[in-house]
Amino acid sequence: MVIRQTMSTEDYLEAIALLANGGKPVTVTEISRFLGVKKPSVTHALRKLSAAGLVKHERYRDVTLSTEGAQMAQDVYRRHKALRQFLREILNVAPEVAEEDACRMEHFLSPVSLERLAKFLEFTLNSPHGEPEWLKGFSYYFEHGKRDEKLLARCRREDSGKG
Amino acid sequence: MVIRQTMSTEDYLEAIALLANGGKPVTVTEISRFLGVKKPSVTHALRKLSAAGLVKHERYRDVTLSTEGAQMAQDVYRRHKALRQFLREILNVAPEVAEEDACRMEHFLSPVSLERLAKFLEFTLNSPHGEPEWLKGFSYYFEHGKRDEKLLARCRREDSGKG
DNA sequence: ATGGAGTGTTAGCCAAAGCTAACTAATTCG
DNA sequence: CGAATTAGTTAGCTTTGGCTAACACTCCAT
Repeated sequence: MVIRQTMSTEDYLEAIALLANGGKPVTVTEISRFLGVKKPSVTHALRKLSAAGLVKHERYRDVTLSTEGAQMAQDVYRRHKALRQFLREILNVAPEVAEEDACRMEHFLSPVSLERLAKFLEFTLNSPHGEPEWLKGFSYYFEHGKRDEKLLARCRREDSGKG
Repeated sequence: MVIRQTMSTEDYLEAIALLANGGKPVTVTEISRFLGVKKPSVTHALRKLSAAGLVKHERYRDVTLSTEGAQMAQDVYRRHKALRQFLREILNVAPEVAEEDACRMEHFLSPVSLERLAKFLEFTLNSPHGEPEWLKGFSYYFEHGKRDEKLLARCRREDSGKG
């Protein structure tokens, strides 16, 4: 798949939001370090974001998000978190890989799908009796390449009980 | 989120593969129509793909995929299908939305995550007793905003039976 | 208060992927 | 067969987002 070497507006907003959460004022240098991009690229991006009203930035000064900018950043980050959590906690993908995939996919999840994914995670991970059986079943299936006989047996008992 | 107005190499490969499956020879015009891009853009892209050895194309002639090109196209399409199926059949997202989201995300799913997602779908959708209970439970949860009392009650019985 | 280190900006370049306009090749049909 | 239509290409421009080199501003430490 594709290695992205170009940042989008959303990446800048997300980065600024994350850095701002660190408490310290957000600087061009830090954004540059965070995104792995040179400082002129950041300045360039900030001009656009500023023109779009997403960011407040006076020359040589710190950067802050506008209300809309913060909103957008939060939306991106929500998608990021949902995707990462799905990859890690449902699919059991390694944390670093989950993070990378989430970073790249976060820009492309529609609001509808996000809503459903979030609900799905909520439903699954806040299950009232701890990790659901089926999720354990999936771990088994993934590791052994077949379904867990014990669980299957139990299902069969339930099926016959119902019929 | 982002509206992509620029196609990647992978989009062209996938399009060519899909059109080739239609049986008819693949032309610049068709690729152009399929991707919603002007013909010079296709010619341009084909030059690159051809240089990269992913596509066979002589001037004014039809287009075919090379072995590696076909391989890459298949990889993209596999990601596409897995994502679409997850969105549709697990999250119950509307088909058109699922298709669009899959189209945009397909380029960014790592091999590891794809493998796990595919297994997850296999595990869930080939369940030996039809649609799993938990998936029905999630539908209920999504529509009603709370868990299905009947299922919860049954779980409680099982819990006490185990303890 | 000022000079230098470090931070930020500007100017100007490159590459990718689009586009339109204008051209050339291929094909079809009278 | 040859002209007209369709298909494909080329040239050249635009935008976007990088980059480097060089310049400008800040601010701390002397």
